[in-house]
Amino acid sequence: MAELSTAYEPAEVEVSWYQRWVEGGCFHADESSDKEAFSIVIPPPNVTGILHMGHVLNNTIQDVLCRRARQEGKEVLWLPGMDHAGIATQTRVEKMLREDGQTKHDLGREKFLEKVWEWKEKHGGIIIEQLKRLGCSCDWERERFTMDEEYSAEVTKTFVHFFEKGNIYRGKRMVNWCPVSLTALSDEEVIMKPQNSKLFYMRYELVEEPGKFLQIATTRPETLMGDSGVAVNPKDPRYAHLIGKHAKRPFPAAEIPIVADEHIDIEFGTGVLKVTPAHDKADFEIGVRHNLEIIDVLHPDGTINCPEVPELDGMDRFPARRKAVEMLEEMGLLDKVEEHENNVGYSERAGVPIEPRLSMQWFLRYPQVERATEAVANGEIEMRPARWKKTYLHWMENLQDWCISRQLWWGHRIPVWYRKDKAAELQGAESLDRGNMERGEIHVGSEPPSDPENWVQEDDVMDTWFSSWLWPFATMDDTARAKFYPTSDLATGPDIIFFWVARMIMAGFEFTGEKPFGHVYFNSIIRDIKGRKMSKSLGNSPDPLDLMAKYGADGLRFGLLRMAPTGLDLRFDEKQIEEGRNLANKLWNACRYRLMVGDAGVGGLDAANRPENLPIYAVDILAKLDALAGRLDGAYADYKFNDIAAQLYEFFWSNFCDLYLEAIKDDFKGSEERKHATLWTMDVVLARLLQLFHPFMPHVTEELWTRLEFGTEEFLATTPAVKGLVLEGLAADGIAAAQGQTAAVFETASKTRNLKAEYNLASNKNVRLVLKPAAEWVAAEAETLALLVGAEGVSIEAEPSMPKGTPAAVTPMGEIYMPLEGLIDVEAEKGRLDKELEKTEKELEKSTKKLGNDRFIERAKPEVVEQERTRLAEWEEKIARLREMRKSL
RNA sequence: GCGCGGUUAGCUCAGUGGUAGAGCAUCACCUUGACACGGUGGAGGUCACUGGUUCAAAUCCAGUAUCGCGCACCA
Repeated sequence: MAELSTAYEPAEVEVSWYQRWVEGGCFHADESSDKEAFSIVIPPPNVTGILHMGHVLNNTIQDVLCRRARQEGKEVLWLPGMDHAGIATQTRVEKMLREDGQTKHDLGREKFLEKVWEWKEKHGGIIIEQLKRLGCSCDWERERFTMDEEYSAEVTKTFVHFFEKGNIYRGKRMVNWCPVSLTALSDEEVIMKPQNSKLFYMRYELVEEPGKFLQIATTRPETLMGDSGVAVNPKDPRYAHLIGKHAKRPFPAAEIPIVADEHIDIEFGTGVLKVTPAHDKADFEIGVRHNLEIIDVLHPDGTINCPEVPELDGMDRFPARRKAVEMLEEMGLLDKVEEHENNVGYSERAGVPIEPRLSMQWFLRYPQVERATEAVANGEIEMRPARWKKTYLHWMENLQDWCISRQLWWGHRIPVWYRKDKAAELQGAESLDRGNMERGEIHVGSEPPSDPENWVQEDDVMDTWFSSWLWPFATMDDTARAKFYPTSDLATGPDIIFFWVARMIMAGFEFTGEKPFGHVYFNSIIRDIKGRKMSKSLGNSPDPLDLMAKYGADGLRFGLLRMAPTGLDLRFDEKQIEEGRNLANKLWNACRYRLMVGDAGVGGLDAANRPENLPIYAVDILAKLDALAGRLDGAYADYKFNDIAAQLYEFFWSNFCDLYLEAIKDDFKGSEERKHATLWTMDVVLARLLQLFHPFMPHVTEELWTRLEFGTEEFLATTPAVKGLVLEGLAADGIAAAQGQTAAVFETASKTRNLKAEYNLASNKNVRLVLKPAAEWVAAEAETLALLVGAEGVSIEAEPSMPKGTPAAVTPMGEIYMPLEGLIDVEAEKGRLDKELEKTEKELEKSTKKLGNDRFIERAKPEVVEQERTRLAEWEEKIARLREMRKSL
């Protein structure tokens, strides 16, 4: 018999099993298999990323699904990989260069990209190793990267495809500009944040009415050099007379027209807007409507570009704001300043306010919008929790063209070449589309032009999401696709429903004619205990590796899933993880106990050799196990991971450990037959339980599976789940009777322990008990009862004669008396019985009232009425006995 | 402004019409031959509020309050 240590130490066990699984090929997906396919593609983490709690939750869910599918005999592909993360990676490498006093321009594009690849090989993909530590059962032979050669070819092809179809065009538009990353961003990459700003009320003098002023409120005085007009609402009587006249812009001094535009909110500020078409989306549109000049007063990096105002020229936009205010004040044009909360768009990556900026960008008109909308609307693609469907549909109805170009070097370069002789003209052209290609002015193709010396390639690269939206199929070759596409499930966070999920659906239909996945499961967003989002800057994000070191990967996985509500935010508390570790330890010790009481291998997954005579406790636990398996099937079908975890926990901890294991401890002193039946039962329950726990806690279950010799040579990870009930063929009324008796014994034990506690007897103090049996069968279970409550023995007496004041209780097995020498306290016992009586009478009153209501008898379901009658009878019986006991005092 | 979600024990959360639950925390007792990462027994809830439907409401409906999220947006 192998000795097991008293406490489970996960660290070594986990790492070593992971290695054995990989070496054993447990996670390898075989496309030539006849088995039904199950596939998931990982939401590719950033190559710069490190594992955080969100990853842990998301990937544990995927691992559970994959491991469960393997147990169900499916051919499972979990395809892993990483995303090249354009902005994040380029920023990282640029920072490294800066530390050496260099910029990317010193190196040039090609050399810089070499550096990025170098960085990637050396430092990239830490997260992959971390996923392995977590136990993720990915097929690592198929790891993909969005910048791989084959993958990149797919991305380029996609661009060419859409350009030729006319979905892609280039144009000068207002886009979200990140002054730190120096690139355009898509609308989805901008996060609106409420800001405590200031609203400055300033005065512009009227040209036509010298000495009279127009008061204007603004939050951005630093852009007033770009004002090319002043706008009021045409319905605003205060300003009607000014429309068509002019105002004096303070610096650089200019006369700008006053126009009327419906967009102006009469209520806001003074009802007058300074129009800065180059630096605000709404202003741009007003400018277009009224033919106002577009004056760009910002450099791409957010510094002021206005040589005419040297005080401000070259300053950063925020100091410039303060300076501009000072200047206005000095000129006597600032009336007042108000505190004002407004929403400011921030760059998701760089964390700074974006600037609306007019620039030349590439756009995509989304394809397959109708098909992609319909597929989710009609349930062809199912989203869970279902409410995300609405969010998705709402977004699909309001699609704006996707700005797919980024002014970066790291990424898939746009496969467009301009004719050298016309390059300058073409690059500056207001719009560019397939017409230019047809006229031979540009070359758009997967391959460069055959005479490259005559062409100049477009500098921009594509948005990283423009590569990840192909992920479900671009990661697979034709054979893999034939077997594993469409993928079965997608598990991801709701925060990327637009970035990724919606776009994948559109791309899937466009390129494969099929949906990319059948179900989308949106996991919770993890917050800290105060409900704040986890972030590096707040320092409220625990390092999952630390947690795994402390509690084991299994503990982390289980603890997180047990408390992860389906689709609500999850407030993370390390206590939950501790609970996971405790569970692993409890599993370990239950198995340790099994090995202490008998040699391994008496029973296992196969329940065919079931002993003839099973003790009632065996019947009870096996019946509960059979029921559990059925309930878990249902919970898996609904993706209720927290429910699955809670049910496993409850069955194992409460039913198996607290009740069953405590009730069978004397079996090993008894007959060989009884001993064998109990060892067999323990093995059957443990084998099945380890299998059921395995998707959640793969390492400890695999270790125990081996220790208990359940698998001869095979891994638990690849052992198919058993189907069928352990108690198959056993008479239902026999099972029910055994369960009834077992429940009665446990309840009696609980009542009796309570009696002991009320008399301040230590739980390990053996007392003497007398039982007046309520049924014939109870005599046979008296010894077990004694074991459970800590008693020297339980004597069965039909008419016990007890000294007055002997502590007693009414239980399902009968009346229990606890004779205590020299400790009789009649008053105490009276008080105790009175309390019990009072409680029971309250219950009786409730039942009586219910059953006295004719409408209840008439309208309630018959079984409910019947149940209530049974209850009433039970209360009455109990009260009668309690009263009798009370009287005898 | 539009949409979605939450409000149940001190905390984190289960609970879709029929006797209010779990874990943690707390109190008391217990190192009993699996486990103190443990055991036993307690205490702790007018299920946010108001009204309605129903024999019966934490659960269904309407409204209110409050917290949060998403979209749009205020210069």
